[in-house]
Amino acid sequence: MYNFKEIESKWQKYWDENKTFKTDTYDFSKPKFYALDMFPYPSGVGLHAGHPEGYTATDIVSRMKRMQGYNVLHPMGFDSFGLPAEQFAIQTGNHPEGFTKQNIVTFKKQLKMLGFSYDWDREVSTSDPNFYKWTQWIFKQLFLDGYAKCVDMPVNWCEELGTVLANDEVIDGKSERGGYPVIRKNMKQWVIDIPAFAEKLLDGLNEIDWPESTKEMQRNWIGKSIGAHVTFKVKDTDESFTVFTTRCDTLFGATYCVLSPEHKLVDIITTAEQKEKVEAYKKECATKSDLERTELNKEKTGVFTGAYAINPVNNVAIPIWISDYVLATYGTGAIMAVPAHDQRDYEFARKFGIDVIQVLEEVTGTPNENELHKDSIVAVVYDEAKDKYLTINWHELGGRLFIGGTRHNGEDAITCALREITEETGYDDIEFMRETFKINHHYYAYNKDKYFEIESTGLLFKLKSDHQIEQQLDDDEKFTVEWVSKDVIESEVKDELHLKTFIYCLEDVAMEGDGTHINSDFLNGLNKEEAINKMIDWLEENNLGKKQINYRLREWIFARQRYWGEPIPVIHLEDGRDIVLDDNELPLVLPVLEDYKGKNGKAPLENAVDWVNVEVDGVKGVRETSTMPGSAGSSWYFLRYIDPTNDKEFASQELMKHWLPVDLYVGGPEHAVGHLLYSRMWNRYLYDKGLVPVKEPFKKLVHQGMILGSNGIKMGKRYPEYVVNPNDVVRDYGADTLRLYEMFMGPLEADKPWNDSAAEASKKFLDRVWRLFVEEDRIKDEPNKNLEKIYHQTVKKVTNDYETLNFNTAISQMMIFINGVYKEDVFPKEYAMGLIKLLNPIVPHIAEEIWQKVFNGTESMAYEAWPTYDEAKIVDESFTMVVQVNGKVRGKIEVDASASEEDMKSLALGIENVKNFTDGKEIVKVVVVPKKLVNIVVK
RNA sequence: GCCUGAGUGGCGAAAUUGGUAGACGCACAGGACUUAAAAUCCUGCGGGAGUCAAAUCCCGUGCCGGUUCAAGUCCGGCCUUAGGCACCA
Repeated sequence: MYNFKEIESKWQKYWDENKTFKTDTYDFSKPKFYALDMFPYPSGVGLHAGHPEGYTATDIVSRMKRMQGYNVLHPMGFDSFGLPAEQFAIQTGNHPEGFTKQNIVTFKKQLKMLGFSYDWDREVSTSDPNFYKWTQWIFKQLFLDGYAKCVDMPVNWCEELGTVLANDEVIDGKSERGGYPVIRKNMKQWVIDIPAFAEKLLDGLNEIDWPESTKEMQRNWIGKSIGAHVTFKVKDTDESFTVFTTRCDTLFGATYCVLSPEHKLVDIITTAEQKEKVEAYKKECATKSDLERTELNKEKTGVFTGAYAINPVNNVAIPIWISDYVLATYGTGAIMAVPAHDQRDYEFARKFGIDVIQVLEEVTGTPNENELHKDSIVAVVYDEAKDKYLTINWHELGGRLFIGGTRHNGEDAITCALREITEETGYDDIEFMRETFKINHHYYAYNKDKYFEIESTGLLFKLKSDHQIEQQLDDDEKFTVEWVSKDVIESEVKDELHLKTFIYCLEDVAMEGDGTHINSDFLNGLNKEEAINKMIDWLEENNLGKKQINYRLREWIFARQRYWGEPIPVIHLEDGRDIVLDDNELPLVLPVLEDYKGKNGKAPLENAVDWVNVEVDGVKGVRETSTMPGSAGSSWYFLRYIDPTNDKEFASQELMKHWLPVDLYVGGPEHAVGHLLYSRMWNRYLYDKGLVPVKEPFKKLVHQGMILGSNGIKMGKRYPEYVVNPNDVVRDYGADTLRLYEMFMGPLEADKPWNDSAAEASKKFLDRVWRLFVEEDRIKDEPNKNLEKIYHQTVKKVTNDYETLNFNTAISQMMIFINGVYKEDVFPKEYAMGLIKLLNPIVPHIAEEIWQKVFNGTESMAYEAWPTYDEAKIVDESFTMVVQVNGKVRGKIEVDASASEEDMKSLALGIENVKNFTDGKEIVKVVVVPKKLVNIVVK
C-alpha cells in the first residue's frame, strides 16, 4: 500500500518550490503548445466533481507535450466578477474584493491539491485592476471605432435582479440566474455591435476543429437568412415602411401588412377610429413578459390600424395591422403577410377574416413534354355521423381515390364537384364546406395514352343525408363506392394528388415550400428560386426594394446595473457629448461604497456621488454607472496569459505571434453561444485592427461531459445524497485516484454517472502499480522477449490516445500491459521506465515518487523524454485467421504472417468444422482479406 | 415544431477504411491464503440449446426495411432519450 497523502503533498510542494512548470514564453527554440482550461468562477463552495475532469484532460496533454519536447503554456486564472460576491457585499456592507480574494485562495488550494501543472506565475483575475485596465482599454477601442455605443432600445429587463440581461442570459423568458421573469423594456443601453461581425464569425467556423454541434449552435444563433427589403407606401400619406422577407416571390399574395406594436410608424398612421384599440393593444404587449409572449403563441392577437399600404407589385391597397407576432428586434420590425404560404400569416388571416390569395401551386407527379392541360377537381366528402370519408375504389385499375373530375368549359369548381359526386356515387344531398389550395399535378393516362398537366382544386364537402339517386356511369367505369375511416385513407390512398388534397382538407394549414407560381403576373410558371431572383431584379430596377441579408444575432447588451463588474470608462458631459477616458486614466478603479444596493432600479455606483460627478475642461459631467457584464473579461483573458504583467499593452505582439492560437481548449458545452461567441468576436475585432495575429483564437475545442450522480442524474440540490465532493475523494483515495478514475469512466465528451466502487478500484489499480514497482522484485536490467510486442503496442496506443483525448482506452491498454507483466518474472527496466512515463501525465504524484525511488531520479520527471516505440516490434509473426461460411464464423486458425491468399484459402477449406458447412454444397466464391479472414460463399 | 448528438451484457464501456461484437473495469459467483475478516491471487461471467465436461449450434448492438460475400459500423423510414433553438418573416 502506498501512502498517497505523504507522496502527494511532497510532490505538490516540490513542484511549487522548484517552479517546475514555469514557462519561459520567450524560449522560441522549441515548438509551442498552448493548453487552455475555461477558468472558473471562484464561488464560495469550491470545486465540484465536474471541474477536475476537463482540467485533468488538458493537464495530461500538457504533461505529455512537455516530455515530447514542447514548450507548453498551461495557465489558470479566475473569472472573478459576478453576482455572489455582490450579494455578499449587499448583505454585509463589505467590499466584495476581500470575499473574492478569499474564494480564490480556497480554489487555488484545491486546484493545487489535484496536482495540475499550471504555471501559477501567470495567474490572472478579471476583477484585478491590472487586468481590467486592459478590458477597459479594449472597450475603449470598440467605442472609438463605433462598435460599442449607447442606444435607446428594447432590452430584457429583470426586475428581481434589477438589471438588463443579454439574450444568452435569458432562458424561456426567465433569467438564467435565479429564474426570475424578464420583460421587454425600452432603455438607453450600452451595446456592442456583434451583428457587424456576423459574416466573419460564420466564416471562421469553417476553419476550426470544434464539435460540430457547437458550430451548428453558433450558426443557428447567428441565424443568417437571405431575402429582400421591400418598401410599401402608406395609402393617402407620404409615409412608407420597409419589410424584410425571404419570400419576395410571393408578393402578389400579400393581403395585409403587420407592424410590430413598437414600430415608430404605428402612432403616425393609426386612424382616429382605431386609436383607442391600438393604444390598448400596445399597452398590453409592453407589460407582457417574454414568457407570456411565447406561452401565448398558440392564439394570434392583433389590431387593425385603419391605414392601408400599397402593394408595390400591383398597387392594391392592403390593410396594415399591428401584432406581437412580429418582433420589433428582427428585420425591420414590419412584415408583408402572405397567408396562403406562411403558417403564421395563415392563422392570423383565418382568425381576422383577411383574404387568402394563392400564388404558388404545389407540384405533384412528374412533369413531361407534350402535356395536355386540364382544370379539374378533387372532392373530399365527409360524413360526420359515421366519421368516414367517401371514396371510390378502382381496385387493381387505380386503387382507392376520392371523387375526381374534369371541369367542363366555364364550369366553376363547386358545380363541377357536386356534379361529379352525384354522377359517380349517386349522393345528392351534399353541402359545400371549403375550398383548399390548387395543386399542379402531372400524370400519364393509360386509357388515353397521353400525358396531362392539371390544375386541381381541392374541395371539402359534408354529407347532409344518405339520399341517393342512380349513378350515371360510362361502361368502362368499374369501381365500388366505399365509406372509409381516416386510417384506411392514410394506408390505402397512394395517389399523391389525392393524398395531398386530403391533408389540406383535414389540416387547415398554409401551403409552405416550393411550387409553380400562379396569379403572379410576370412570375407565373416559375418555381420558387427562379421567381425570387426575378422579383429581386424587378424590385431593384423599379427602386422598390433590394436584396438583403439578415441575421438573427442581435446587439450584445454590454451593461449591467450592478456594482461588481468593470466600470465603463465613459463620461456623459452636460453638453451631450460622451467621452472616453485617456489611456493614462485607466484603469478606472471601482470606488468602495458604503451602500452596495442600487435604489429604485438604479445602479449601485450612483451612490458614489464624488466618483460620479466630474468636470472635464470646465464642462460638468457624470460617469457611466453601469458596469460591464461577466462575459467582458472572459472574452480576452486567454490573450493576457501570454504576457500577464505587461503594463504597456494587453500582451506583446511578438509573444502573441508565437503562442496563438490556443492549441487545445477544454470546457463545458454551456458556453456554446455565450463566451465562445463573444471571445471569438473580440479576437476577430482585434485581428482586424492588427492587434492579434490570428483570426480564430481557439484551434481545437472539446467539451467535457457532465459527471452525474450514481443515480444517473445531474448532481445538485435536488439529490444532495448523490453529490460527490472532490475534496472527500482526494482525502480518502488521493488526487491521483480521482484523476485516474475520472479519465477511466468513459469518453471525455460523454455524461457519465459516478460509481463509488469503480472509483475505489482505481485506487486498487494504483496500489497494484506501486507493488509492481516498489514492493516486488520483477524489475531487472535484462530483456524479456515475451513483453516486447505488448510494450511497443502500449507505447503506441497510449501516445495516440493521449493525443486524441481517448484517455479511457489509454488506461485500459496500460492495465492490459500490467496484467501481462504480472505473468512474467522479469520486467525489463527499460519497459518499467517507459511505463512510468506513460502513467505520469495521468497520475503524476505516484509516478514522480516511483521515478525517484526506483530509478534514482534526482529531479522531477516532468521533462524526461517521452518513450518511443518501434513499429517493427509490433508486427505479428502470425495472426488468427477467421474463417466464415456465408458470413458466419465457423473456425479460427493461427496462420503465419507470410501466408499468401492461396495459402489462406486452402487452410480455411481444410478446417473440419468448415467442411461441415461446405460439404455437398457448391462454392460460389471465396473472399480473402489478407492477414485477417476468409469468407466462403456456398449455395 | 426545427437543429444537433446518443441508444451495445446486471452496470461504466471497447470495437482501424464495413471483416472474430462485448477489450478494460465494476458488480456477482466459485476457489486459494487466513482462526476469521479485510487485502491479495486464481477461475467463471450476453441469452438459449447441448454435454459428465467439451465440441458444436441458434439468437443477440433501440425498432422495421435495404445495400453487401460480410453491417454495431453504410443507406431509407420510425421509436426513445439528452442538449440547443423556438412566432426570426
